[in-house]
This record gives sequence, C-alpha cells and structure tokens, in this order.
Amino acid sequence: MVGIKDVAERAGVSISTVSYVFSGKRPLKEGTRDKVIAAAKELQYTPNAGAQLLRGARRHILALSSPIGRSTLLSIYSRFFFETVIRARKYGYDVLLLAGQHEEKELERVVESGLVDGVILLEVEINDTRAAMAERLGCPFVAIGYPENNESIYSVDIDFVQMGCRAVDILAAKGHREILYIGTVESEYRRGANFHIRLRKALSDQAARRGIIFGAIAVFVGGGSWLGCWGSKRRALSG
DNA sequence: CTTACGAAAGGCTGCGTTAT
DNA sequence: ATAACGCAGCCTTTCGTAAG
Repeated sequence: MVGIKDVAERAGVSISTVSYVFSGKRPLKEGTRDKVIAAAKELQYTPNAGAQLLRGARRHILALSSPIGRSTLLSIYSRFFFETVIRARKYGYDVLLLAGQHEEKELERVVESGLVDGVILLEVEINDTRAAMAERLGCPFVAIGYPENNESIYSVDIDFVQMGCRAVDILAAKGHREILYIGTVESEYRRGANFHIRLRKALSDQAARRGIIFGAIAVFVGGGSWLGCWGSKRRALSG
C-alpha cells in the first residue's frame, strides 16, 4: 500500500510537506506542490482513512438515520437516500445508512465511536428520541421534519401548516362546506409521524377557522381499498 | 518573511516479556 | 501453560523551529 512516506520519498520532500500540500493549511512553493502532486498521482496515493481518523481529522462520513418499518414507502425513501448520497458526494462526503430496528442504539454507537461527522434524521417523529440525543452526543444533527422535543437542532421540511391552510382555502373558495381528508395509516398517527400529524392538524384548524366541517380517515397506503372506505366514511360523516 | 523539516501525538493491534 | 502487562508500530496531522 502506498503511503505518505512513499510520496515524500518520490517527491524528495518530508512527510509533513506532503501533508501540507493536501491539507493546504500552510503555504508552500508552487514547484514543491507540483512535485508532490505529480508523485502522488504517479504512485496512485490515497490517504489512509484509518490513520487520518487516528489523528482526529474529519471522517467525511455522514450518518443517514431512517428507521425502516412496515409502513415505510421504500419507493419514496429511496429517493431521499439517493439524493442525500449525491449531494453529500458534492462536498466530498460519503453516507452511512442506519436503517435498523434499534435506531437509538445504532446512532449512539456510530456517533460515539467517532465514525461520522454529522447525522441526518429521516422519519422524524413529533417526540423524536433521536433528536433528544443530539446535544448529549455533541455531533451536528439535521432533522428532515420538526421534532417538537428539541427545537434547537437544525430542521428542514416542507411547510405542511401552510400547505394545509392553502388546501382548505382553495376548497372554501370553490364553495365547499364539508371536507374529507384521506390520510395515511392510523398507526402512523399513533407513533407520532411528524408531517402527517402537522398536516392533518393544519387542515382541521383552518377548517374550524372557516366554519367548515372537517373529517379525516386513515387508509392503508397502497392497499387499494380506500375508495370503498371513503364511501362508507363519507356517509357516516354526512350523517 | 517564506519555506520546509523534525518530532510528538492520536487509539488500536499484536508481539514479546514477565508474573502467576 | 496461561494471564497480564508493556511497548513498538501503524500512518497522518500539526506545532515549533531552523534555514535561506
């Protein structure tokens, strides 16, 4: 395996000079830099990640925490995964996917062992146990969704409250006085699924503000029977 | 002042030595 | 024979310093 020592030898400089060429943390003469880069190219040198880690350098790995359950729509989530990987690569980062059943323990192990520089949380719940761990673990966290139990971490999401309000406004403007919202499976609400709850609440609140009758039903996503369900519930609603 | 070098440090592994 | 311990080596980064 080619190491920094081999590059230094080939370029006729010291090991530290090679290190500074790649980190750019100290000024070096252009000729020296060129010699080192040429030697590294010639020897196909890749810095040893283990040694960099040992010295406390950045790992350039991000953890993507996404607990995959029975109701997880993999076709949608795989897009999140790919887009995260593609964007991370733009900044020179790789992505480690944590998708196990014991999410908190996995996250703790990965962060505490110093394997990653930061964590991205998917499938964020209203009271998210992973978000609650963020401060204790002392590692940057970004949540896709707004965990209400830790508002100090960075959060990114669609504005579902605005979306719900706008949807009700549009229907109201068309003269509708009864609205039925077909949501996700009931278990998603029970577990505290972040955006489902926020969207349903926003719809319900805005309907109440406008004096519109609001009803909501849960369906099995992709189950195929929601139309029949909708029909019976609608009758019940009207009654 | 600029440039480059030497040495220490970091955590883990495996080998060699000593103690039981 | 086995257990426990100490130490060197792994590779890279970075601080302090010397040379020009």
